[in-house]
Amino acid sequence: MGKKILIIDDDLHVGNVLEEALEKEGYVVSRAYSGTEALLYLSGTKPDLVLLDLMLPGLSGEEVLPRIKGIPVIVVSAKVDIDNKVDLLLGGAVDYVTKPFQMKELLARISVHLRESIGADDSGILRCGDLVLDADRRTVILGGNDVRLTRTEFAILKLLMQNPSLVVTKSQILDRIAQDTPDCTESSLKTHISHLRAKLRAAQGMDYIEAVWGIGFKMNEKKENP
Amino acid sequence: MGKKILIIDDDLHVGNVLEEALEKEGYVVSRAYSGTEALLYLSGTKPDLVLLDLMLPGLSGEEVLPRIKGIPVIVVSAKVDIDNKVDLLLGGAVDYVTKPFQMKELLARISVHLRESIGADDSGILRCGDLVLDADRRTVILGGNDVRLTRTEFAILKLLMQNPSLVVTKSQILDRIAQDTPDCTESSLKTHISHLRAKLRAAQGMDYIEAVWGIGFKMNEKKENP
DNA sequence: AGAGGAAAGGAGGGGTCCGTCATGGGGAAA
DNA sequence: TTTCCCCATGACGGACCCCTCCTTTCCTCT
Repeated sequence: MGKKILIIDDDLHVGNVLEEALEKEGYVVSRAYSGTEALLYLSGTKPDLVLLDLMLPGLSGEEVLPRIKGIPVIVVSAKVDIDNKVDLLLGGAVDYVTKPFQMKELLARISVHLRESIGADDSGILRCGDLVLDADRRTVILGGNDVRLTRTEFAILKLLMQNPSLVVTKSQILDRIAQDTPDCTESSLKTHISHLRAKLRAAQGMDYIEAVWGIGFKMNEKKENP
Repeated sequence: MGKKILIIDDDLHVGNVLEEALEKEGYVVSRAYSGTEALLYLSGTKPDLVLLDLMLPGLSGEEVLPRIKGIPVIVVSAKVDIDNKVDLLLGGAVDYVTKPFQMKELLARISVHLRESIGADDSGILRCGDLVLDADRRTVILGGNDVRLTRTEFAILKLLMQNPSLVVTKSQILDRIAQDTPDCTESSLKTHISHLRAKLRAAQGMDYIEAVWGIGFKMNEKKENP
């Protein structure tokens, strides 16, 4: 599924043009027309990227910006006198584009920052208790024994371990492993999780993967017992 | 000093009732009796919040609304057929109340939006006494023990904790959690609140959620006892 | 004080989601 | 071609969650 992008702009015309162009590129677009509405939306949903206009009713873009955490924000502004560019970047923006802008350029910047937010560190070793995953060697070791995983199982486990003790939604998992296995549906995901758990359980009794009802899954690093 | 509120309403009676109630709450109230007068006033003074009637002589409320920038506007209208609610919110209103309205509810909404315009920083972690909610990890910890909540319960608690010691109306809660549980009604909300309270009480004796008669609920952070 | 309305809490039904197994298809290696 | 591995699908039992209904308790206003 496409990446989710939130457009925060009170200008209907500009917003519509953006939305149309982005959806044409396969993105899933949401809209917010004021700073408060945006914060309300973000409190419930995490898009993959935010396009933020500075001229907003209510909370201004500058005020909204520092409250957006963990999501790349591209500022889209008509203000020509951007000598506060530094302030924007310090405030959390990853990039900025001035109106009027070339749609191609904006799309390019979007794809750059989306890739960043996904990949970031695509190498290295991930740990979670006794569980060690080596992304480069594509191996998983659990308490001395190494565990043999299929490609899909490995991708799922890696995604979970990249966000330790953080909930990963089912759609996020499906998005991520879509590169390897495009046809994976929500129901078949259950099977993969089941296999993955079985293999980890065979190497050690503990259950690392925890289900969050109606949301998704998360890694559980702490041992539970009296 | 009290926050400044501008009432834009040509109806003397309604305006007087509003003014009296607001001043009783400690707000500083100004009045405007037409759209043009309001814009004139706003060009010189910036109140913290605006109450706007839609039925105005001269410039209508809908016309005035988009010209008010940077100040939260609550629309107070007698129009029952608000299918243009969306238009209002798009036009810059942060909220709306239909006449006849409960003064309590209006006051609650006013305090919410005033608070919003000041700020309440939004990191993923919310605290209220010993109660800690992590929106990212989707966990709730109360005095060391972590509390296991359902999706709906979590959404409700999160919304309440985002507005600490402020009243959240039932309809606000329903609007907010509609994404997760669309069928939730006002009566079933009571059950969720009940379950939520039971779980919090099991982890610690204190009751964090307080009912506000006829309006909604609020978080209570101070311990009450002799 | 009494009536009406609102909130609290418990019980139960029904629907949704999860975990697991069995089955079949498809691709790669032997 | 045969074999093996991997993945998707469907079914099913069980767990979980949400809503409705009901009764009791509490608040507010007359």
